[in-house]
Amino acid sequence: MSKKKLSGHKEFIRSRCPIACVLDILGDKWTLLVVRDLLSGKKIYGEFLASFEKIPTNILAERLKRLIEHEIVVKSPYQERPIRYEYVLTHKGKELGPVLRAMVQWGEKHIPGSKAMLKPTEND
Amino acid sequence: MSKKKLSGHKEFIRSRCPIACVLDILGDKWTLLVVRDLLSGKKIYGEFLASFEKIPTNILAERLKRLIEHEIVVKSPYQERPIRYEYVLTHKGKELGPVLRAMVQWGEKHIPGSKAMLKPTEND
DNA sequence: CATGTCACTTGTTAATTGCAAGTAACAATC
DNA sequence: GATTGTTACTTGCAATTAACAAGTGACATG
Repeated sequence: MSKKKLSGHKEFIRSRCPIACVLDILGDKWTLLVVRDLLSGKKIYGEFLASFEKIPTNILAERLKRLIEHEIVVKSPYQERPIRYEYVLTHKGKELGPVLRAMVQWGEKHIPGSKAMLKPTEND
Repeated sequence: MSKKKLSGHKEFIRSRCPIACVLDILGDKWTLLVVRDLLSGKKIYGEFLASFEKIPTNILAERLKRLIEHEIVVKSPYQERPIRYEYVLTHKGKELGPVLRAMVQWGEKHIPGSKAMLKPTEND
């Protein structure tokens, strides 16, 4: 019964450069990790929390909300009593695959201790 | 004559996932915009400051320092008296091109008002 | 020698993050 | 049916980070 802010957390646009626009949505340490998990098939709140990097729960909730606002993710109930929701990528969200894959390639090549876990290819 | 912290601002590693590793270096709203400018041929402090998004000067200085620490950028003097430095991408840095290009593609396709400015291809 | 420019640094305030704890809705166990 | 547990969050608060303004040092120009 209290909705502090229901939207419009970012109405100011830095520029029309697609990179700036993308960073306004995805440019932080956690959001793309959630997208990674979604791409790898994780669907449920607890699954995201359980990932190795241990995302704080409030940040997970906020990021999911943002991804939903931007139509990268949809939330839908997969059971009633007790009501439980699942999160899945939209088409738009799935198309972030190439961005993630480019990052994985760069990381594997240039960051010493890094080893991939993302499945090879999982397109639409 | 005071070096508050000379390095080691992030010795804790979240995970070995390349995406997490990349986000630990580049995961914020500004760093990849600096890389974008470097890829587009900008070299000098003032040029980065002058970009449309108007990065704050202290953040630019810190991000350049970080990119240098991670060997994505090198700083070298291009003139003496008055001494002036230029920043250029290393090979490692240039290889971020595909990541940026994937972002541009996604942004242009999925974010309404976004229009690209990054040059088509500029490989090594 | 006064003013200006470039490349930063410092200080102060505002916003965001991270951690811990709490809550609502049930389910299962005692 | 009271207690404990699970899931999916929300809330509070300290700590980190970002944003804006102003300052600094090394010169160059007039």
